[in-house]
Amino acid sequence: MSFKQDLFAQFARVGKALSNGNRLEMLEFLAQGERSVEQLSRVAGLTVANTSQHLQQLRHAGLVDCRKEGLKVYYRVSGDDVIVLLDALRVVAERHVAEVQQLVSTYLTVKDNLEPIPREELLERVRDGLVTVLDVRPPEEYAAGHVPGAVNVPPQELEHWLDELEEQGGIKAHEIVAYCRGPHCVLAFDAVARLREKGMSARRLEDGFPEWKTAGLPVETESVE
Amino acid sequence: MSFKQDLFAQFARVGKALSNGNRLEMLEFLAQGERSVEQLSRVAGLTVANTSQHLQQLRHAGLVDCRKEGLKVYYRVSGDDVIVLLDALRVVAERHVAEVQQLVSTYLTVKDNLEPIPREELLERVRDGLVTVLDVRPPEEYAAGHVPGAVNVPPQELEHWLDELEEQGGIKAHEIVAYCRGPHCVLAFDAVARLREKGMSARRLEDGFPEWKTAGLPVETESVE
DNA sequence: ACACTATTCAAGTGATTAGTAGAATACTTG
DNA sequence: CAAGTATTCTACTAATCACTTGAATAGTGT
Repeated sequence: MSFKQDLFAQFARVGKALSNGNRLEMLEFLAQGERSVEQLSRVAGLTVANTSQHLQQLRHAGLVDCRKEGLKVYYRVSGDDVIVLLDALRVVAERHVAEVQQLVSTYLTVKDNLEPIPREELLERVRDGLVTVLDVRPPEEYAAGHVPGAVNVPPQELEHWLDELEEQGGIKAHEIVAYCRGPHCVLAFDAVARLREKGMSARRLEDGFPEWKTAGLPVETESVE
Repeated sequence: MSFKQDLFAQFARVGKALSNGNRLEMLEFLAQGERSVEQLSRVAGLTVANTSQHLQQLRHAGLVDCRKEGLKVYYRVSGDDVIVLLDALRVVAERHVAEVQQLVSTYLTVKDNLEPIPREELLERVRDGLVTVLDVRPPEEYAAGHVPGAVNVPPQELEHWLDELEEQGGIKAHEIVAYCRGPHCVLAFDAVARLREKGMSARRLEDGFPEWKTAGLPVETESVE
């Protein structure tokens, strides 16, 4: 029964694409929107040539598509089912791989206090003007799409933003919700930890922006440059 | 940021476990219930030692658990999230990998005529006694759990079963629904094709038994030996 | 304690993979 | 058309993987 073997070999091709940490990192980055090869190489910390080769493997596995515009080639995930797959992978890894659990818990010493806020709940509160939403991703990602009303404060600008806030008398009574790329992007954790140090009421949004977008919730775009 | 790298490396470990056709075949088999190493090696067509090593990789990735009983070691998937992951993998592979599409369509020349019947619809018709349900998996899998009221007719016994049926006057007016291991197990396809050749009204159940079970639908068990 | 069975472990081989470096391609701009 | 840029292609190396073989472990029945 060679049919069966062939079939599993095709599935394995997709699995193989998921078998490398750098590729997974790229995929999570691509889950947020399309990126050029050069952007991806910078995020993953790889040479451009190497990045290109990884991207071609992802393309071969059908996980990403690309589009050429002028000099640049923009890659993007080929469908929402890829995000579903990434989430399923994450769920299994979290639930079963002991090391992940340990890593997460050692990084987040006060994990329980950092309970994330559900997406729908945040949306309501934003509508009612009860929270300040913080997008801690880099400006270009923010520009490509963000939670409506969110303020873009990348990590390196957080201290500056806090100073400004304090000058203006502070908003300590106000709740702050931070989010970043996804459930395992540490930026939002860091920001929440810092805000709490300052005595502010801060929480993290469950998951991150790609999941927000996939859930069909409203997205605000702002063209940069 | 070594944390990020470590994290993706952990995810990649799960991806790596999914990067081999033989392991995927084993996982799909395990999705139906627990199996001994020897059973698995037979299904995958591998040596016992090789099978054992693959199983250890799956265990390391947290995809399967095992339980020792007497001489034998029984493996099983470590949770329903693994089945969700396998389905997500299948969806992506189907939607994007051109070769899979082609394989499926060349194997099923009359694909459109073989539209599967949804699970809930089958359940209703079974209750009303309108259909005969055929479980074309091997007896041991049938014994471990099957759709209520299903008749176990492994492929090699299909002809015999058809002969008997004809002797008894046939049930040509009756509809027959066949199912097997999953959406890509060919057994049910083969059976349906054969039944149709005989002029019978036959359809395939959507997906297979593991998905039926995961959907929370009733399961009938029968102890063998 | 003995043979017997199911599984795992350990060492070795050939194939595949991730990464590097430099050339080749394709498109834009002057 | 020439110079410049973003990406891909083509070797090449070191590491990893799938698989085989034979030995080791653990449990069963005599």
